[in-house]
Amino acid sequence: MALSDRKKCILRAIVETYIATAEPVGSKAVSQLTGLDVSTATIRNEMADLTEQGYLEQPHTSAGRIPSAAGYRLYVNELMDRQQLTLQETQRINDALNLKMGELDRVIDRAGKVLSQISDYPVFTMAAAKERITVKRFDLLMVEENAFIAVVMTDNSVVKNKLIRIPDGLSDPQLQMLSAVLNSSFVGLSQEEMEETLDKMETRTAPGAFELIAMVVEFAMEVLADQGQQKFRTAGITHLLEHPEYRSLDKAKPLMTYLSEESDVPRLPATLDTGKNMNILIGPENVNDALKDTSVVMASYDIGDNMRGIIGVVGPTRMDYAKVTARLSYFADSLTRMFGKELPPPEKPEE
Amino acid sequence: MALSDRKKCILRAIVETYIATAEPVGSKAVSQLTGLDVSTATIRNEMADLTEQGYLEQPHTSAGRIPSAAGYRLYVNELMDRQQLTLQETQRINDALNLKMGELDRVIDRAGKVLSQISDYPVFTMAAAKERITVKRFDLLMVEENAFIAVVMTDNSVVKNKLIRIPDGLSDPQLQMLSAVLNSSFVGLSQEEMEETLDKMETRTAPGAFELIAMVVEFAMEVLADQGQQKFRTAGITHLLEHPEYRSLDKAKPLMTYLSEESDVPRLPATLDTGKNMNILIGPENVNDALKDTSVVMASYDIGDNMRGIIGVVGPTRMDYAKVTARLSYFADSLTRMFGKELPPPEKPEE
DNA sequence: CTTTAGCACTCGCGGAATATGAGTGCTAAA
DNA sequence: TTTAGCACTCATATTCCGCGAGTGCTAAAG
Repeated sequence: MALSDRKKCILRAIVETYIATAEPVGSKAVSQLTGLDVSTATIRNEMADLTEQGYLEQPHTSAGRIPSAAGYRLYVNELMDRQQLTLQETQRINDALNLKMGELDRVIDRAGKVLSQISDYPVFTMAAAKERITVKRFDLLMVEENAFIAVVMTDNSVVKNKLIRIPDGLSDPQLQMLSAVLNSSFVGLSQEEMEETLDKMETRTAPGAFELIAMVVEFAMEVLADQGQQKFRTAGITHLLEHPEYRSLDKAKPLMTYLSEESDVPRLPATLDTGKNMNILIGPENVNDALKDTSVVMASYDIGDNMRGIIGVVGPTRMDYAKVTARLSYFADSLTRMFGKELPPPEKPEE
Repeated sequence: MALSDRKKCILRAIVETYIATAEPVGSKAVSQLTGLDVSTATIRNEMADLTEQGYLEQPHTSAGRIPSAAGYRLYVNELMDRQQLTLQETQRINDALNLKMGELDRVIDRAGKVLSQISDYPVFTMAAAKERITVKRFDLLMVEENAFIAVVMTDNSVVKNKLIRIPDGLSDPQLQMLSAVLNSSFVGLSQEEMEETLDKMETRTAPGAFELIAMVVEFAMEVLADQGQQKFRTAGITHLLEHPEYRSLDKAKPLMTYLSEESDVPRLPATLDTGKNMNILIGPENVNDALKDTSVVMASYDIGDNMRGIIGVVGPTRMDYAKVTARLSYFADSLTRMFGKELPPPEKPEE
């Protein structure tokens, strides 16, 4: 079922001009674009073949052809050639990622925003722990007599804190004590294990002390829960409106709503090929109904050792795959590099 | 220029049915809705008067009337009656605000989302410090030989931390020393003052120690900058698409883009009447071009003593002001109460 | 067997023409 | 001051028609 070179050439021309124009491509246009030295009739024959084989579709009897999902698939797998980023673009990406305040969420957010801007499509991001996370250490800092700060550091190097108010005062030694208990009993435990340990502890600890322990541990559990959760965020959803396929609101609304509901349920990438680190899902290949007519290009990257992030681009099936994949893979690489070591991405282009 | 009761009644009927239907209201409809015992001809006369006085407009000669900006203004000022929230709604709001993890940003985000859901309009939120913020105290926690956590607490009780890596090891006494310097020299300073102090310090401090100080102080300055900044966030922008005035993408796109660009420049509320805590801006009353055809209803609330938040609803001039104001004011009150004391909002309705 | 020219046919799209009807303003009578 | 009557306006929906891009088929040519 291998296609002749000529067929491939024709298919490629059709995909690319359809990506550019969003309008069905006719035999005449193909003949001009390919530079193939054959007449339009020949091309029509080939196109009829391609249609029969399922790579092309006709919207109606008398119009040009548009690529089918299979057509796009063949294109991205074999026909598409890798695009090169311009210097400005790499510069821009590097600048964007080179944020001062190294808060994870913020960097990811920013990354999404920039990718959306340079690709002209909406972008989503997710991040989640690969395995269970545990608390690495607790620190307690006295602030006033009736409040202290609990600092929790997890084994993926995230540090969170919370101001905890206490009705009765607390002496410094008491705080030391509390800290010792926490560090000896709750380090290295998962969220569930913490819950259990806390339960067991309740009966054989003085109520006053237990209450304090519980407050800190509950905070720690929230931190772990929060870290383990898939955080789904989007950027640039309005880019959708720039593409003719979403000019009618009936098409645009469901997708936009889907994307902008930053619900916490894990969503999109039920189907992420874990082997590859770049995935393309074309139209009907998406499981989710809201995405049936759209394509998703996504890449995963590592955040330190224990977390994995996903960043993806959403667009019509007629998406500029070459452009998007080039930008996306650069992004994913930069992010991995950035989170792997605390260094700015290397090979910063000169000038 | 006071309007007769009958005129007011007619105006009110027109505003409300136009809000409900989004279509020009004719004399016949008014006659039925008001229950006024006069003929349509009389109403036509009155409507002609109201048009002349600038409260109504005709899209074209032979169509019903729609309210002008002045008409809406009169309506919200005098004619509109306060709507009551249902028990479910108050419940929902309370639940939403009663979050565990008390991170400011997150609570505000959540609030925006819920308000958007119950009002069916996009919502924006902002928060900024009223006056200058300073650091209240520094804490440093050793993690390993080559890293420590800097904890910065500001005078508006925000606590942030950062993991700082250091090339050469650091002993515990050295850390104590560092902490002492920070707490004695940088507490109570604004961002600019910190910068100055740091500059002065550079010449008369050992380079190694200075570098460490600088790293922590820079982090503190970022925290202050971040706190002082207006953080503009939106939720539920897709609700716009539900309203017929934004059915054409030409209308919807600019506004949506405007709203979804969470740029950090202070934006919307250049015109916030500081006296009142609830503001309504109708169509052309908005300074910003992107908002010329939309109305903004916003309320401000206090976050602790030193910060002020703004939460607002954006919609077409034909917005359901009664509904929105009721929900918004409840929200603003709840938020103030919530941030004022560390208590859940009172008067939680029973079942 | 492949390619090409020729040709009739299909069908979506855009513009003009037309019909519709809600709503108005005016006038004259109550 | 209110009301009934009426001619008039004009945005919207509907229909109709012609255009033209593009197709598939056939038959001849390479």
